[in-house]
Amino acid sequence: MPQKRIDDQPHLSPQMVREAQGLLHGHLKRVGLKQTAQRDTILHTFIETRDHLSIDELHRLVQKKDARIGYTTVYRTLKLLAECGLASEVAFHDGIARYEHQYNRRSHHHMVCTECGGSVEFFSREVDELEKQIGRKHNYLTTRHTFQIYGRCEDCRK
Amino acid sequence: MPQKRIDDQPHLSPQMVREAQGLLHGHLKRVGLKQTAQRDTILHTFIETRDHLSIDELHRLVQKKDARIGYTTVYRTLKLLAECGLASEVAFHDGIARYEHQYNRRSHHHMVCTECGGSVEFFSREVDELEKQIGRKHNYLTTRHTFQIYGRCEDCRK
DNA sequence: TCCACTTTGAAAATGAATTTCAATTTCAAC
DNA sequence: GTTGAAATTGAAATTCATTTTCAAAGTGGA
Repeated sequence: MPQKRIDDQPHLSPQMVREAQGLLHGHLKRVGLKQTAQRDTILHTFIETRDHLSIDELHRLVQKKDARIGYTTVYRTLKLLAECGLASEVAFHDGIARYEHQYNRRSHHHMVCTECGGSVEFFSREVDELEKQIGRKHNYLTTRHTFQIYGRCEDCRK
Repeated sequence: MPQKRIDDQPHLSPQMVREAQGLLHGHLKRVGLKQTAQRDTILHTFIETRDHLSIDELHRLVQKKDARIGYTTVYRTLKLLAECGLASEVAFHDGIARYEHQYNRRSHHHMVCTECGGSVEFFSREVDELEKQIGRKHNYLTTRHTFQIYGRCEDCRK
């Protein structure tokens, strides 16, 4: 089920799309991989979307543009996008891995409705600072954190 | 791999164990289920342990006490323990569900080493308050949250 | 003791994630 | 532009933790 989302950045301009594509192409070159039409199609489909997409959902969207692109390629390309920082996995804890694009996005967290699966994004500097602070305290070199709130949204409580 | 852990409560006294067992038995009665030796063995094994156990790990420990207890029963009993608040799932994001016991425990969070799988617990009142605050703001009735920090521990960086 | 209902656990099923492999495509070198 | 080594593709197979099935055994109230 596609996820609702409140976002600080409603629109991606054409040059931002181009820039993202440049980032992917640079990454491919760097690690000795090749540009392909499939990878470009998947990237475009992905960054055009503001939702938290599962592999399967992204695959469906991609197929509208090119029906011959398979699930496996979407799966592998999503890993590539994560590698070059264009995507990141969000664990909504419903047994399905979801990805969101990360290009030019503020650090944010999610509150998820356990009934309808909808989600709200929120921003909290405190949480970001807590990561560093706790890391220092226990001598960890921290790389990332996850913070999710679960509950029931207004509509589902009616 | 069993997880290292820093804890605010190093020891569970015999009467606390009995109390936990009473909690389980009460829950069973309430929902019309039966007491069994297997369930008691699993509960005891679980609360004696201070680690974040996967089903498989707990199953191994349980088998030392009674080799005839199967994986399925451990799996189902763990769900029961979660239902009556004695256990809760912690998602360390490594593809395996882990459980920790929740009886008489302070609210806490985890920092996980992505290399050795070890973890450190920490306490943060701010995070707990943030849950309520964000919930109010977006009209969610919040029930819980997850907060995990990922990084590399001191030993693994050497 | 009886008996309806629950539990048990081995095995099968599920389902998302990942890998395999033969056919196809890319791209750097010529 | 041609070539060919290396990468890519995608359908199918595999993996693996989790969950369900089902027949046999156990539980506990009457």
